[in-house]
Amino acid sequence: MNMMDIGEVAMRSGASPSTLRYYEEVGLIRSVGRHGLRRQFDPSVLLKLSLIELGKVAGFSLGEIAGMFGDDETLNIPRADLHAKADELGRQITKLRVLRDAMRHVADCPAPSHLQCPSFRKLLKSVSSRKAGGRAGARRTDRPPPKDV
Amino acid sequence: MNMMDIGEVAMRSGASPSTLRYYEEVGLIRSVGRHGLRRQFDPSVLLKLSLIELGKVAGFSLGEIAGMFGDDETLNIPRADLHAKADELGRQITKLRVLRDAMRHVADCPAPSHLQCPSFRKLLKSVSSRKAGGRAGARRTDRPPPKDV
DNA sequence: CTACGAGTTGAAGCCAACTTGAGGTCAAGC
DNA sequence: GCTTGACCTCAAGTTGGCTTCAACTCGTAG
Repeated sequence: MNMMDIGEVAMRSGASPSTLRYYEEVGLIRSVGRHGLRRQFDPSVLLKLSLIELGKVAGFSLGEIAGMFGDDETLNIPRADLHAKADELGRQITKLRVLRDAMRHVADCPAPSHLQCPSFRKLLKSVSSRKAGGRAGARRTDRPPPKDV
Repeated sequence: MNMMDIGEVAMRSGASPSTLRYYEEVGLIRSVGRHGLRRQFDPSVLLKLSLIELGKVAGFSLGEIAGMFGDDETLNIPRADLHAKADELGRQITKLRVLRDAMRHVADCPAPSHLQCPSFRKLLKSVSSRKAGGRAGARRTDRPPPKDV
C-alpha cells in the first residue's frame, strides 16, 4: 500500500500538482507509474521534496539541486560545496546586517531629511562606489532569492 | 555647464544607457532635455541613481522605490517603512544564520550520509513543516533577491 | 560634404520557476 | 450507464528588470 497519487503528494508536500509535474519534467523527481492517467509516486518522493525545498531555501537553483542527487537515488552533496555555500551565506548575512543597521539608524536619525544624515550618506557612497568602481569582487549572479522561510 | 548626456550618466553611475532609458520609461528618473536626439540629464540624477541602487540593495522593488520619491524631487521614506524593512531584514538574517549554521554542521558531520545526521534531519523537518503547515507567517512574495553588495 | 559613432525608437527576447488555459481522459460512485 | 472531478498534455503566459535588435537620426571632426 505505498503508491500515492499526485494529489496526495501535493497535499503532503505543500507543492502544487503543477509544480510536481514541472519537477518531473525537469528530472528532479520521478513518478513510478500511473493509475489511469494519474501519476503515482513512491512515498520516498516526500523526502526528496523536502530536500529540494531545503536546497531552494539555501539558495541553490533547481539545476544545482538536481546535481546533488547522484545517479543512484542517494543524496550526494560534496562537503566542500556545502562549506562554500555556507561561506557565501555568511557574507550575504554580513552585508544584510550592515544594511539593516544603517536602515535603522536612518529611521531614527533626527536629521530633517535622510539626505542630511551622515550615516545615510556614507551608505549611499558605499553603494555607488561599489558599482562605479567595478571591483573584482562584484559578482553578477542574479540568482533567485533565498525564499522567506 | 550642467547637463550631462546619457553616456556620461551611464559612465558615472555604472548603469547602462538602456537601464537609464528603462528607468525613465517607468518614471524613476527624468531627462531634462535633448541634445539632438540624446537625452540630457541634470547632475542630480546621479544622486537619485545612488538612492535607487541603495533601495534595490535593501530589497525594495523599483515600484516601491518610485513611491519613495515624492511629487516634488525630494526623498521621502516614511520612517515606519524603514523600520518595517529593517525588521524584515532582521528576520531574514536570522533565518539565514540558522541555515548557514546547519549547513556547516552538516558539512562537518561525520555521519556517512547527510541523511543520517540528526541536525540535517531537524533542518529538513523544519523546512517541510513550514510548507505543509501553511502558517500565517508564510509570505509568498517571490521578490527578486537582495543583490550582492 | 561626408563619414563616424553615439545616441534614438519600439518591439522582442531573456531568465527561472512556475501557473494558467483549453480541450481531453479516466476510475469510481450513484 | 452516466456523471463527476481529479487528473492529463501541450503550449503559452506571468513576473521583474533589464538587454538586444534592426533601422534610424544627429552633431561633430576631418
